[in-house]
Amino acid sequence: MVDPERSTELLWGARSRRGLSLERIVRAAIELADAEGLAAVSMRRVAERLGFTTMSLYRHVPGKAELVDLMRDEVAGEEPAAGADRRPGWRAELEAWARDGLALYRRHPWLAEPSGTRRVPGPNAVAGFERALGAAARAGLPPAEVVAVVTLVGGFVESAARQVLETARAERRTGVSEEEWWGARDSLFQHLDRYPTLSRIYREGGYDTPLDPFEFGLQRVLDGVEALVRDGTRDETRDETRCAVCGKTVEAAATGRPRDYCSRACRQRAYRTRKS
Amino acid sequence: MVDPERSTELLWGARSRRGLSLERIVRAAIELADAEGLAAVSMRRVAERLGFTTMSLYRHVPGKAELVDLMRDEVAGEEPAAGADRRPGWRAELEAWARDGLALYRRHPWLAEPSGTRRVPGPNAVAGFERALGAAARAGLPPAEVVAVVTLVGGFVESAARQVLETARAERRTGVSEEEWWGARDSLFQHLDRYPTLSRIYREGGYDTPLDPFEFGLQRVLDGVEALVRDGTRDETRDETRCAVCGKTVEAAATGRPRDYCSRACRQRAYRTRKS
DNA sequence: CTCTCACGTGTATGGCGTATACATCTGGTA
DNA sequence: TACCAGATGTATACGCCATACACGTGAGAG
Repeated sequence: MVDPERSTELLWGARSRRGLSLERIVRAAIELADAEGLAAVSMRRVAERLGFTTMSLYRHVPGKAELVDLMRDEVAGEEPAAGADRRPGWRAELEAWARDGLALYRRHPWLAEPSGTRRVPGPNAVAGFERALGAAARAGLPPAEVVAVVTLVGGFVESAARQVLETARAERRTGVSEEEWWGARDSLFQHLDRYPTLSRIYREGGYDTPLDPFEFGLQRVLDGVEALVRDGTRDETRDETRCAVCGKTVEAAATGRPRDYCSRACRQRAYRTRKS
Repeated sequence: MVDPERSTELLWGARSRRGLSLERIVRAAIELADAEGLAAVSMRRVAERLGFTTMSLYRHVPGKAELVDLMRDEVAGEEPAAGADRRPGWRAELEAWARDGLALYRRHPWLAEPSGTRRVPGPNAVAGFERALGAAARAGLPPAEVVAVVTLVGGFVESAARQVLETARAERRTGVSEEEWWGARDSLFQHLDRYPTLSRIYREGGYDTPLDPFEFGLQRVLDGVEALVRDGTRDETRDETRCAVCGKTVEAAATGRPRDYCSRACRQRAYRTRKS
C-alpha cells in the first residue's frame, strides 16, 4: 500500500516535466488541509476542487499516502520569516531553526495532525535537516552526537507544536479559553482529590499562568545540549569518555577499554543494535 | 462528533455497573490493536472478534473515538515492571517514569500510532501524571515549573517512543536493518551531495552507530531540568528572577518590577495568553 | 402475568480509497 | 494530410468504514 520507493521518486524527481498537474494537485490539497484540516483531504474533495473526477488524480499521484508526503515536503520548502533574529552561534541557530519549525506548524496546523502515512523525507525537509546539522555541528560535538542533537530538537519541536496547537484548537472550538474549559469539566475534577500532588499543585496556582510549553521546553533542551558541549570541551586529556548509547560522561575503566557504556542496560542496547 | 464530555463520563464513571460488556469490548479492541495495529481496529472487527454484530457495540460505547480513549487509559493502568531500579531523588524518579512510559509504548506500539481522536485523560493516565508531578515537585521548583517539566518529559517520551518504534517497525517489515534499508534508497542518496554538512557527517561515520534517541535525549532533557533546578537554588537573595514564559534567568530591572520577561517576544506571549 | 426497557440485530446511508475498462485528446511520423 | 500510439481524463463498481434508525426479544419488576 504505502510505497516509499514511489514516494521518493516523486519527491525528488524532476517535478514540472510537463509543467502542469502534479503541483496543482498538491497545492489544492494543501489549501484544503489549511482550511479544513487533514481529515478533509480526500481524493474526491481534492479532485472536485480542481474540477476533475476523482480518478483523474491517479494519473499523477499513485495514492493518497504519496500525496500527503508531497504536501508535507511542499510546505517544508516555504521560506522562514526573514525578519527573525539571525544571531550567530550554534545555540542561537538551533533556536532559530526550532522557532521556524513552530512557525511552520502554525501556518499549517495539519502538519501536527496524525496521519496514518509514514513520512518519507523530501528535498525540502532534508534541506531543513541540513541547516540544523550545520548549526549543531558548530558546537564541536562528534558526528553521532550532532545527529542525535538534531533528532532531539526536531522531535521536541513536533511534540511542542502538537501541544500548542491542541490547546489553541481547543480554545477556538468553543470560543472559551482552555482554563474555562477545564473549569467546566466538573465530572473530571470531582475525582481529583485522589491525586494529592496534582491537587496541591493546582491549589498552589501551578495552572493559573502556565509556562509556554514550547519556550520553556526549548530552553531546557538547549541547556541540556549545552551541558553536553561544555562537558566535552572541558578537558580533552582527562581519562574519561562518553557512553556510546546515551552520551553520559563515564570514567574510563582501569582496563582501558576503547569504548565504555554507562550501565549494563546501555551496553545491552548497543549490542542489540549492532546485531542486525 | 468527538464528545469529550461523554468520554470523561465513561472513563471516570463506575465501570462495571452491569459487570459485563464494556470491559470486554475494550479488551478485545486492545488485543486487536496489539496484534495488528490501530488501523485494524474497526467496529466491525472488534464486534466480530466478540461474536456480536457491529451495532451491538454502540449500546456500550458512543463511538470509535471514545473506544480509543478507553483503550489508551486501560493500558495506562498496567503496572510498571517491578524489577526496575527505584532509586530515590527527583531525577532518578523522573527517569524511571520516562522509562516505564517507553516500556508501555513497547508493549502497545499502537499508542504511538496516530489516531485522529483527541486524547481525553482518564484516571490511569492521570495517576501516571500524578507520579511524575510528585517526582518533579521534589526538585523544589515553583509549581508552574513543575507542571512544565512534566509536560516536557512526557512529550519527550512520546516523541522518542515514536522514533524508536518507527525504526523497529521498519526493521521488521522487510527483515532488513534500518541501515540497509536506507542504503537501498539510491534514488534518495543520489541527491545528497547537495547537502554538504549532511554528507560530511555521513562520511565521518555519524550514522554508523547511532546513539539511542531515547537514552540520549532523556539525559539531555534531564540535564536541562537539572540546570534549572541548580539555577533556582543557587542564590535566593539575589536580585534575579525567572522569565514567566520560558524560565530563563533574568536580572531584575532597575525599576523593580514584580515579574519580568526575558524578551519582548515572551512578554507579548504572556499578554496574549492572559487576554482570554 | 403482563409490562417495560436494556440489550442485541438487520438494514440502510453516505463517505472513503482505488481497480478496471473505456473514451478522448495530442503530437510525431508516414 | 492521415493515422496511430501513448498520455490523459471519465464512468462505473467494489469493498471497507462509522453510524443512524427501526425492529425484535427476553429477563426482571410490578
